[in-house]
Amino acid sequence: MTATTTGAAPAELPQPQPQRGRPRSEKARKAILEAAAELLLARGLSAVSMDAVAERAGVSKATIYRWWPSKETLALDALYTDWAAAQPAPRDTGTLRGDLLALLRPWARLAAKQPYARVIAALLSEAQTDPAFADEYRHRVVEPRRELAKAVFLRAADRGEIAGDLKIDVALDLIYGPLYHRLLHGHAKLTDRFVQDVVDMALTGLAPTTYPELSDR
Amino acid sequence: MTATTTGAAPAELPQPQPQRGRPRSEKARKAILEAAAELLLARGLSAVSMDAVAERAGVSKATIYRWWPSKETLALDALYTDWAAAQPAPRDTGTLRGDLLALLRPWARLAAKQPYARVIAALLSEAQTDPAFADEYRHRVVEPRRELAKAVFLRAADRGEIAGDLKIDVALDLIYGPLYHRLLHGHAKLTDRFVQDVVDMALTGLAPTTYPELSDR
Amino acid sequence: MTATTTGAAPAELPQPQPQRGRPRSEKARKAILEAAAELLLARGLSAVSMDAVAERAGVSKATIYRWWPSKETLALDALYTDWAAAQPAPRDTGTLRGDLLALLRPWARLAAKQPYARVIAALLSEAQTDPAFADEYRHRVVEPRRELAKAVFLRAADRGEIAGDLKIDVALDLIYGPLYHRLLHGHAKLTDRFVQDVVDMALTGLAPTTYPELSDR
Amino acid sequence: MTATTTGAAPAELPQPQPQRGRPRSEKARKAILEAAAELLLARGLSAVSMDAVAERAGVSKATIYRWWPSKETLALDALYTDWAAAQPAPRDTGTLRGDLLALLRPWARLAAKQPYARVIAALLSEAQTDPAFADEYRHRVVEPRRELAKAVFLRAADRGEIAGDLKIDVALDLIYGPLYHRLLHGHAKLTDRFVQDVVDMALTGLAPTTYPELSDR
DNA sequence: CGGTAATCGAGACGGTACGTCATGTCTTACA
DNA sequence: TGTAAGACATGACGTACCGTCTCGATTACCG
Repeated sequence: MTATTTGAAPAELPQPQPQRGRPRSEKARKAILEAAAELLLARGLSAVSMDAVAERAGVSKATIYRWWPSKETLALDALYTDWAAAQPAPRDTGTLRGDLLALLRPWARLAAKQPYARVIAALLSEAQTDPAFADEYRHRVVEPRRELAKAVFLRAADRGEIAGDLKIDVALDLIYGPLYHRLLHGHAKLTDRFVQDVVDMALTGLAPTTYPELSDR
Repeated sequence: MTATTTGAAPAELPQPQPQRGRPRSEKARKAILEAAAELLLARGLSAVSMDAVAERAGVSKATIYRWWPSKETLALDALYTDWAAAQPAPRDTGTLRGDLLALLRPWARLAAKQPYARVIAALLSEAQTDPAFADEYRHRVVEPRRELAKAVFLRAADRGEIAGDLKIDVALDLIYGPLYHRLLHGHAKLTDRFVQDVVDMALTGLAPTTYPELSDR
Repeated sequence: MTATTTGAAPAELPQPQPQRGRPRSEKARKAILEAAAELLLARGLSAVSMDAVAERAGVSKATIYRWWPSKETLALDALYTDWAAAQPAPRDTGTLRGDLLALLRPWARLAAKQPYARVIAALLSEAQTDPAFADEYRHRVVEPRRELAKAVFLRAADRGEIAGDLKIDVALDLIYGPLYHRLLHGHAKLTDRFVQDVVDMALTGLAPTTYPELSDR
Repeated sequence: MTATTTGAAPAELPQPQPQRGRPRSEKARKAILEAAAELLLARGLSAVSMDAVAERAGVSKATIYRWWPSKETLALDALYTDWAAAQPAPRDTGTLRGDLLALLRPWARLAAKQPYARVIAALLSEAQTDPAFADEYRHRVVEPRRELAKAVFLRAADRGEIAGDLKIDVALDLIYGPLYHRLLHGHAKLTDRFVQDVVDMALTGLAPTTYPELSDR
């Protein structure tokens, strides 16, 4: 297997290739991800230097570069492993409000654990400059999250809780946007109370009686 | 005037001091901010190296360090100068919806001009790690913007468009959050249409008829 | 081979180590020494900045620092290479006087070639402040030279030309001291004539008939 | 008095000039020399930065530069003040050997007080590169010392202790050279014993019986 | 079972930027 | 005119990473 875009575990697809040469060291892969994750959460993305990861993982720099094109990609892998393990599967609570809270509360609690904001901001920043990384970030982080929320809205539409022509793309941003906003700007805490306030305010509207006709749009 | 936190123009406050020593070179100050702004918008924050700014501005590195503690602070100054000049004063349109659109549309148009997203993301990222910079960023960028929007909501409350006990802090995040979300994540464009959709959806609610009692909360 | 005190050629001692990692670039080593020597002789030690050497040698500063702890050590290496190549092996002429002249004349001629005085003075100056460098300087420059002259005196003692209890350490200083004195102070030229005068005056004494008893001491 | 080569006290010559403008501050002059001397002896010439002297003396850099063209010249002034005060006037002991010991022993004792070797080496080094400074150094340090020793030799010639055609220039180097040699190279201590050995060896010769005819030259 | 080939560790390499420091010059206001 | 204060251009310092490279050693498969 030649160098690929990511350093994901090798067993993703059945590989009929002849598999020549020395096989990839699973031990090295794990040590690298672990070292990266530790540095990432402890001291932020800027501390994830290839030299530092290599030393901490007891691995040579060349080995890292063979499997990850940049430290950002590596950090993404390291983060994703952590994050995915910690997020519970969404539940169907029977109401849109319940579903949203079930989805967003665990997310917010996890995100508010200090180190994550730093990492997310750094990755977001990197994505602004490196289009390839941006694609990967969106594909691996943004889209899965949006798909979960989209499913929630589709269920709500089925139940008739929301209009069938509601622009779900906008609704997703209306829900997640405020959470990210607080997370990244830090002007106020990302509490359970805030999550509930956002959901309720988004569901009922800031001035529903003043602009009733807009909801027919 | 001794070194301060930022390299702002010297004439901010009345300074009765006898003004000893050679005065600060206004020419150098401008050249530095200009060079930084150019690099910033053309190639992102990572291109704003002190060496590069110094060379482009025809100035010594020591002069930059004398007035700006870090390249991020410098970038913030450079950005702010640009940004402030481009933003129009908010108008009172007579309705909450009109005021919000008048406020947000120009902001979104400016922000969507490609380079800004990159810069904002980078500054946000830096703010996660450097508390002093975070303070400054919030004080100079976040708070002024929030104050403008807050004034809009207070006018709306006076007019009776919104409930008097509306949590304005949350409402601000509900309005700005989605815009920043698109800006930074880049999963979709930050268009005028989107701004309007966000405003309307936030005003009327996603499911106002399903959860009417929540609005009395 | 890990970083050592000096950047000497790697093949000085038999090294049975398995030779891990990329081997040192002999090309870089030579280029660095050459660049340093050129700068040293052309413009003095103060012109041997690490930046200048790096640029002239087409080498990175880190590579220089990996092998030489300071520019003085580097200069010493560069000088030594030059110097050693130019000094002829001492001959046994059969008399103390002949041996001393054979030893000192070439040394004086080489030293009087302008640039060397400047370099020697600078190295001597550095040695006053940096004990580690002082050790190295004495070990690599001073001692070898003294050993040569010491051998000359021992041969003379064997022949019976000088007293067996002559303090050779003092005699060495009596011979070399005046030469260095002129070289460094520059109050007069370091000519062949002067070398001969010093040798003759040292051998016969300034006032041998006035203080004959002192020579029995 | 306009800027001159050195920062010597202003009262050297009668000054009939109308003495326009603010007179030179004697207080500043002394503070500068004192600060320079302290830094010089405590931490060597390299610690005598103009900034450091200015701060320690409570004086502006411009003032220093007005009166001393370089830190080396300043150091020379500072050193000379110290040194001259500490050196006793030479005595006439009645013999060449006694005169030389009376002259050299105090010199050697003073010089061996650690800091001086460092300073002398640094000044000597500077003199190799800067001809103007070299002139000044020779004029103020080397020549006075040589004149003293020359007087000793002339008295000895009057007494008939030494040959009338002795090359005094060479003799001076034969006497002082070894002392400087040990001082600067540090391969052995500059003790009273060594001074005496040098004087005796120089007077009687290393091998006077082997080369008697040379003394007639 | 020996050959082929990819991987691994170690670490040297040419670069770029960092943030600090000293030099020598300058510009201002005050004495 | 001299001075204190201090800003300025210049340029070197020594360090840290970057991403690439060159080794020798290891570990599979494949013929």
